[in-house]
Amino acid sequence: MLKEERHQHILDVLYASGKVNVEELAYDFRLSKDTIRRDLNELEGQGILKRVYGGAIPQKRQPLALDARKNLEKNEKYMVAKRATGLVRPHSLIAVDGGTTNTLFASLMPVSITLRVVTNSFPVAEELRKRPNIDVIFLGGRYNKESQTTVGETVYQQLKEFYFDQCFLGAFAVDAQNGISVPYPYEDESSIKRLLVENSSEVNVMCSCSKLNKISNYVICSIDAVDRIICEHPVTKQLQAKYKNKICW
Amino acid sequence: MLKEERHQHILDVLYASGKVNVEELAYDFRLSKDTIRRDLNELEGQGILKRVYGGAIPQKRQPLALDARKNLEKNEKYMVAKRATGLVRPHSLIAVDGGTTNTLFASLMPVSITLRVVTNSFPVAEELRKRPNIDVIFLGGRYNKESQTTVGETVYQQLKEFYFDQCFLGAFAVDAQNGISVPYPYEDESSIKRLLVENSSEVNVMCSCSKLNKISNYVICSIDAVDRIICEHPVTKQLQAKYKNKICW
DNA sequence: CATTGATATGCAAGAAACTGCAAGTGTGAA
DNA sequence: TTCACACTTGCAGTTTCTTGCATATCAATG
Repeated sequence: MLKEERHQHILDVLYASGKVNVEELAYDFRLSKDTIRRDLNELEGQGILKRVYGGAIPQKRQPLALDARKNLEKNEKYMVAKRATGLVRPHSLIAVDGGTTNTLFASLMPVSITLRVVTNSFPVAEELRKRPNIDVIFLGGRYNKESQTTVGETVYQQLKEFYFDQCFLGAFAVDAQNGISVPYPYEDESSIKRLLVENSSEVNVMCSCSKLNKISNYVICSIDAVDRIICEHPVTKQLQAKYKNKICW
Repeated sequence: MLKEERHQHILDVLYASGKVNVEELAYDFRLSKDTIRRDLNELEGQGILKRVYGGAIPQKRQPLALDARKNLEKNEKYMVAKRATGLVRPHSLIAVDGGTTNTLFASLMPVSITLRVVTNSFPVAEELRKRPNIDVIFLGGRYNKESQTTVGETVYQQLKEFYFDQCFLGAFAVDAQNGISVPYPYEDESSIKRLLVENSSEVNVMCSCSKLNKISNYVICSIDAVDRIICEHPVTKQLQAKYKNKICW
């Protein structure tokens, strides 16, 4: 294993969990703690992380992502986002829209992955800026300061020019009969989501279980149009059947 | 087997697995490790990959030079940006491009002012998010992580649809004869700046005095096309005359 | 056909990088 | 304060790299 591979893996762990620990890394790699310490010091020298007694933490605070991580593994959004990153196929063109889960999703993306990502979310773009091998294409339009996304006709026009290998949608409400829907103040996002679903070869919806069996005002698409519904934990057989076996975790 | 075939195969392995290893390649090709090393060094020379101890990894694009520039001439930039905000006419449609001075300009904008701002700069958008009466229109395109702006054809197309009351440009080099110009790695920004100048009723260039009488690689426009050159302090009458009385402070 | 020069490859010796160990120092929690 | 653990530093063993040189291959040329 190359030293650089190790460094990347260390960064993956760091981004995923918000910290790394010398002892654990040494065990993972079956190397001496000295070597791990040297690695961490080197990465610190590059300004990528901050060394602390016993391990290291990310260099810059990632406020939003950090808040969600605070409750560690039991945070639904964290779990969903983390699982979703595992479904991303390297070298593909993917679309990511706005929302806190999506921002988390971006922040948990492995450092080493090569991808092209199209997004209209400022926080997503900001997170992906740190990934050297991810090309980001940002969709322009009116800046919706509330959702920190761009919206409107311009976004729509630009989006039409893509066909995605995968798209990852944040969800507000998912229902077996009525499909995916979003609530009132998000009509702008709804048309974007609709187009994303249409223009993607594979549609993934990130959705903590609490959002299942919910209906909102603006319907995006039916469950048939969706390939995967990513939840944070296993669901009952009945529920799974109701959602046509599309729920995964 | 030709050397080029081997190189191609090395690159295939590199992209497929994210790394290559001298030992393994030597075994695959039944060649000495020296030859593989020479191959890798050659490919590195072409900028295709990055050589590391024991093998090679994909060439990672270099991020974040912007942060380094931020602290250069901090006070001068502050003065220039501050003065520029005083020239903004409320209720107008203005364009702001990328750069550290422009970010400062955005952050110094009065909270109460009513405006519509078009920009391709992420930091500018982020600053203006805090101004409730400023509508921001963000130009989409490829995310240039270096300059933290969007660039490319898409930006250009969107920009064509506007005509601005004012535009505020960051400057790298301003010269009486040769006009405004930007240095090498900013060719992407240059075409955007050029269009901004064309499509604005009033062109303001923010420019600390140290950038006067400088010439860079990509010329944007002549001094005639500019309405104001905003500097941090008064200049001599000769200099003022040379720049057609366009310098203000 | 023999010669020549450019390119590619392998080998060997010394240099440099990586890693683990040990001894001494520093840190933080009880 | 004490104590266990983390850290730093220096060193040695191993692996990889660089460099110079010898050999092989091949195409062009006389």
